[in-house]
Amino acid sequence: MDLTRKKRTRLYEDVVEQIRRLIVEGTLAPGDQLLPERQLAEKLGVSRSAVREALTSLVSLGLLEITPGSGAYVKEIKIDQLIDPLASIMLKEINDVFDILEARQVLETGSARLAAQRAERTDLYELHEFLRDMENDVNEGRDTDESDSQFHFSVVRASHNTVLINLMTVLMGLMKEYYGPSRKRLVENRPYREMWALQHTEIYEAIKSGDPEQATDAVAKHLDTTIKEFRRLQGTDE
Amino acid sequence: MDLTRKKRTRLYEDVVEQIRRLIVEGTLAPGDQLLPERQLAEKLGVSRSAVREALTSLVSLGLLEITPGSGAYVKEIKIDQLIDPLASIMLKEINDVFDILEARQVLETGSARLAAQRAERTDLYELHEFLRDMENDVNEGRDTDESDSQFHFSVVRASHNTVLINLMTVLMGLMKEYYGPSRKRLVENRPYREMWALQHTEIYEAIKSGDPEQATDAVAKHLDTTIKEFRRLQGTDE
DNA sequence: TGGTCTAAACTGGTCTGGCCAATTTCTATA
DNA sequence: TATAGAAATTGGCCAGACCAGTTTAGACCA
Repeated sequence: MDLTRKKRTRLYEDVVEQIRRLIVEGTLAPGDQLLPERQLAEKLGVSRSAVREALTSLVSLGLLEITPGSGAYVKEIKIDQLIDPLASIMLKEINDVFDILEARQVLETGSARLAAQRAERTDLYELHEFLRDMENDVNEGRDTDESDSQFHFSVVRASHNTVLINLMTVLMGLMKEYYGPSRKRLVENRPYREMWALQHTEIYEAIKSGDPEQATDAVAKHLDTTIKEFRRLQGTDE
Repeated sequence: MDLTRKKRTRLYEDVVEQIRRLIVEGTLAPGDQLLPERQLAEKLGVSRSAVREALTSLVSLGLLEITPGSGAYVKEIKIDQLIDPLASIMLKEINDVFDILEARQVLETGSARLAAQRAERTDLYELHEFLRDMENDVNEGRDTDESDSQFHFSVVRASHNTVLINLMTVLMGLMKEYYGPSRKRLVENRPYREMWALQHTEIYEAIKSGDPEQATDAVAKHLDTTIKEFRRLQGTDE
């Protein structure tokens, strides 16, 4: 009848907590090396297996990075580490693949509008780089997957809004997880790849000319055709 | 000089990935029990310690829950659990409080546009409820914090896009974390609360009438005034 | 027959000790 | 002095064992 302690605390959790505190409090800075597992075990008075489980947990939490033969190092936390769990949560709720594309449309049109107002020389340069990358990919028959994502990401980055950038990171992770396969078939369709490259150019020009409305429309149009093409591909399945 | 494989894959990571896929793909539903560690080890042809590290990792990722003496169970996870870590990561990168509001503007205007096209009777009813809640709060001098958030959330829900809804959840968590204090002063300002209630009505009417453009504009205007008022309040600080 | 209590089986938690492979450090040699 | 090779260190993985709870099944009683 002891309601105070709901579940027995596991040993490795204590270890996790101790190390976590050191990191959060700054005693252990990113890049610092932890004591070797064997020494940690001795120092904390637990077995190496307990220490190992703790370290495994901390790696999963994104706080550590372990190099075999070398040691465990404190890691700099980035948003990417949260995307996997985030994706697995959202994926279960998503009924329709197009929800992701639609969300992208919302996010990217808004970002493009801001980008048109704020893009700096370096942003435009980056956009142009990825634009050229994609054209090259198309011309040489390569996969445009990477250059396409990069371009879209650049648009959002050009908005200079860190929150939007992070949300876009989430969406990108979601996309990879969700429709990697169907995407393949889409990008293999040559006419569409060419149309895409063209539409990317339109987006780029709109942002460069600083016209928010035009930029918004260009992105909306681009994703509209993407969604339509996805629908068509899906239609041929059934 | 082998650039293809940056780091050797650890055994337990494979196990993590296998189990994760089963969960994400739905083969393992929340509440399901996994095989005992010893059986898993045998089945996968690895040692029990490898399995244990994999399970430890999955627990840290929030996908499993383990009860000593009983077994490992697939956990039902909600997005809320990830908001805290997500917020702590994003907060470090956010330079400007207004990035959050701006992101909300992007997300909510897009959602409102969709809501105008898709809102069903139940959605409109819900919106109307929260509208009335807020009016009551204003009239009786109560805090409008809750009813305000609820209304905005309802707009996004009426878009019937689960991805947008989840992103909005993230933003809401971020808001709470970031500007709880300044927000208080804002909602204490009576004239603004009244204007807000009025603008909410406009949003509601626009969605009800099924006019996407009008809905978009109404939300944009509403958040514009919010942002301006925030700026004004911040200006008085310094 | 139906319910209860107990003992065995099972399950996760932890430990010990060992071997391997990669990395780092040290050392002897050119 | 520079470098190649040996030795020590470190994490990855394994086998087997014991403990402390939980679950299960069977014996026993009403």
